Amino acid sequence: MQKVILLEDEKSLSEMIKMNLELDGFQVEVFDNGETAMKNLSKFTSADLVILDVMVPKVSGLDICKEIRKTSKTPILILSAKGTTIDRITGLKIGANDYLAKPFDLEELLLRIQNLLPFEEEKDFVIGELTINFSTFEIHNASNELITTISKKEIELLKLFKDKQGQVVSRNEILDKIWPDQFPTSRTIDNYILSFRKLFEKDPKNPLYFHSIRGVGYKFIKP
Amino acid sequence: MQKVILLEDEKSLSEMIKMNLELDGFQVEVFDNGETAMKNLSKFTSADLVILDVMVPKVSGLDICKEIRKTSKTPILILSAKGTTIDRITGLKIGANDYLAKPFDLEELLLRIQNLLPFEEEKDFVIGELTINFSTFEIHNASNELITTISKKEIELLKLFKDKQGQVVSRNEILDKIWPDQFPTSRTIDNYILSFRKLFEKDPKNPLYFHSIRGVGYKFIKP
DNA sequence: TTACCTTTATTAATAGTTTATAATTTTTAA
DNA sequence: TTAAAAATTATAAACTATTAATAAAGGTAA
Repeated sequence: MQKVILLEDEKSLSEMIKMNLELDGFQVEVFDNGETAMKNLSKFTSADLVILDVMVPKVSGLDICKEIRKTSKTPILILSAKGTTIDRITGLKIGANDYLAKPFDLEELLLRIQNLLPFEEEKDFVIGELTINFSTFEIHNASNELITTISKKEIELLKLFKDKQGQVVSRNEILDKIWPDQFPTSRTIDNYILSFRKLFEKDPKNPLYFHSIRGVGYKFIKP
Repeated sequence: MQKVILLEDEKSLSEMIKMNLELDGFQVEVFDNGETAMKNLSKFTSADLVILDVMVPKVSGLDICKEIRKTSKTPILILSAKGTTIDRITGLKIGANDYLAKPFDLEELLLRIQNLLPFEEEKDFVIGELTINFSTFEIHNASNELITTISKKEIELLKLFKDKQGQVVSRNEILDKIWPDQFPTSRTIDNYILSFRKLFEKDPKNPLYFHSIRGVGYKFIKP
């Protein structure tokens, strides 16, 4: 599920946005001031989309935007009552991907959000001889025989690796995305990798698909 | 080079945009009416970015937009004098990625264009025959074969040398930047240089890339 | 219960650092 | 000017610390 983080202090507005995004199948988390936002920066940097109101208490949305951009490319949409050109440009300059002036039309917001989100395809995921079906939780071989089923957490992790194919995914990013509210040890990740390698790798000691990048995380590739 | 196609009938405006984009390193082609645009649709669908004015002679920019979207996901920015919400939504609904109302600030247009363009990845670092990919931790040769992988600290050091290309980097600076919290001996640096020379230099005894500046530090150059 | 998830404990791997010695360059002093 | 001494860098081997792989045990919710 794609995750949206919203920074907005007007409760009526934030709740309306949250509700509508949830109806569209997003997971939404709201922060209502810049200070707690700053404290939870990792949630912002690992989100699939960030929506920032400029005028929020304590720390400005623009400052949050700058902070996010130091480490993350996640799409950022800025909301503001200040709809003048100067502000739009400020927002875009510090790394926002879009800017919408208040008051705005909800439909326009939702459309702009759709544009900012990375494409989500729900095709089956093929690793070597095996095909993972994300909706049935089943794994089949080339002859379409059922090999095994797979658990929820395994699916989530495999989806993450699918989305980030060819890229290194840090352990922190994995923990943030797969366990947003829990904080299991890094060994937990190892164990999932272990089972993936047992399942997908011909020679688990010399993995072709699931590579570990020491000190950073893992990288999934199709060789 | 990235290619931008512009549909705009006001010559003064199209020339200004063209000039500015060319200054930013884009290749720009302008069409001034919807009919010739429709005839050259493949140029639009294969561009890196399309900018469409809604009100152009013969065929509307919105119709062109719809046509492009039938076969291509190329980013589309719509320009229009009709800046009302209804029109914005129409534009976004038929598949445009962004909408800018006329009159607009040139700087804002250029920033929005930057946002729409597919991310230009952090460029690889090429040393002689070898290419270092900082995000995958891999080193490939000219035929794109994987030669070796590289560690976190090695990446950091190579990045430093890349940033300071042609300049002498003192041992103190290296220690400060790469080991902000630790204080290893200066011999540690030598060892990294040693491995870099083994990897990148044809004749490690007579280095072309990694030069030591006695009493100061090292200098990386591309000869 | 059973399947799933997480922790714990142990072992293995390797990245990173130090140490020791050799080679080179610079400085000193006769 | 030149030989010896001092300083710095090159190199490889040895060592240490960190991280990952693995399996088994423990916990938890359906």
